[in-house]
Amino acid sequence: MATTQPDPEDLTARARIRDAALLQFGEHGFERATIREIAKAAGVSSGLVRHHFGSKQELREACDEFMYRTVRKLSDQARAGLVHGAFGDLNHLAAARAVLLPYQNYLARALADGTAAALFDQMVDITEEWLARADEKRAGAPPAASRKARATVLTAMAMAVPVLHQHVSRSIGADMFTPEGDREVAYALIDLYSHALITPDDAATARDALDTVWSKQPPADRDAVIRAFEEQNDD
Amino acid sequence: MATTQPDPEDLTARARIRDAALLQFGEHGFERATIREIAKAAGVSSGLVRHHFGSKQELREACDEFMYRTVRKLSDQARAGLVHGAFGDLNHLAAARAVLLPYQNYLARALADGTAAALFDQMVDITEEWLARADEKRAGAPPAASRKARATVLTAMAMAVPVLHQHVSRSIGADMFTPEGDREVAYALIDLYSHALITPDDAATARDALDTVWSKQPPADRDAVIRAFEEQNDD
DNA sequence: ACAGTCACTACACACGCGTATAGCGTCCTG
DNA sequence: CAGGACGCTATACGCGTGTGTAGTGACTGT
Repeated sequence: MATTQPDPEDLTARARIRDAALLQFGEHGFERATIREIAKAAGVSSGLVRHHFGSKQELREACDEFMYRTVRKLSDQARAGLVHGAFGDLNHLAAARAVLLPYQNYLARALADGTAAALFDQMVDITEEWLARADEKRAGAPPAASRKARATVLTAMAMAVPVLHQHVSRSIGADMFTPEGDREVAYALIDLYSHALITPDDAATARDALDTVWSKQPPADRDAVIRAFEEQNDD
Repeated sequence: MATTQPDPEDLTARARIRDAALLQFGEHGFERATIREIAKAAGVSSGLVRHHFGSKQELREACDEFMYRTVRKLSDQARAGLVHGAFGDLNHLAAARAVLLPYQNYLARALADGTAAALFDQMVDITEEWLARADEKRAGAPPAASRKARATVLTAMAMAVPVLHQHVSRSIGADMFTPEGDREVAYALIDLYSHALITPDDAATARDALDTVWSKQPPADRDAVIRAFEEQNDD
């Protein structure tokens, strides 16, 4: 059986610890994961973890930075081989996904609890570049929000599927890390990205409505809020 | 100064504990939040928390169920007052947002770590109904993915902004829970939802490319994967 | 040959945590 | 007026955890 990853035996102890931490943090979360268990998984003593990383928090930061470097390397690779197909090179995308797959859980948790800021910002930058090219071909009215804001929200949306992968898998009835589930999710994503969900008219209406809500606080909201609260105090 | 929420003094001790737990879990996460701190915030002894909820885990489950009931009530309200404007009633949406605002952090964390499954599934159901109506007006080729799958992915996307709110706020340079940040995010969302990001042709190309990837594992991927790994083992 | 550094281990400490238990006052019920 | 159920507190226990420290062997430069 061929290993797609370098033999863990070939890595330095420090790298093995980081790798084990990535996996343990990803599986159990930062708090529940223990230094002793990470050490055991890496085949070292718990003291060595402290020796190399100082503290659990610093170990986490090392993990974050490793992921940041990994994603950066991946995106540089993709950028270098760009101007290929319709939207980036699908081979690079597939490669990136394959590389990140074992760390998916860590990535999801890190993003969700607010660490890995540099990593997110980096993804926003990538998205913003992509959006700049998309805007050139864009027809109709100019965007109502800044490119940065749109890139940010779009990045968050793109991360939603990995971050909420447990729910996504359960809801579609297939593990999204198997080919079947993956296909279903990818097709759904392509469909959603290639169709506008609301019409430009609806969009204008929504913007107007929001402007009204923001300018004067409509009393209807308050009533609904209070009613909702009163009704739910039934325990 | 008017309180938008019912006076905490009016709630039963049990409700106050649950409320405090929701806030503490939301702010610090389930593991870091302590029963003692929750009890202090609720103005009771830590023993009472155990008396009412049995264990920390059961307290969490009670919180999840409370959020589930809250969202359900909110969606029932919205459903009852539906058939109004372009897409649901914006007043109800605003009210729901106002009600959920204090629990945003809890919701985000619960979703991210895979609990609150019932809550997510409920949201998928709501999205699926919405999608069914949208599909009626849909032009062009029929969807390539099941409605359930599209609703699932769309729900995940919709939750992305609240779940990753820390990153979103930082990236747009304004707290998304203040009017300024909220407006920027909402406008970005409306813009993204009202414009197709890729053309139907691109979509077809992407599907073909994915089918190729899935049918025969192209060696280019493996190479890229291994190259990426080799290059990043530099620490 | 020798001192020093470094990767690494074993062991112990202190502390915060969830949990358990005993007890107190109050209110309802027969 | 007993008596039990209930809401609630105070206090203690035990365990797992991150962290600290002392020590060992191997390799290195002088």
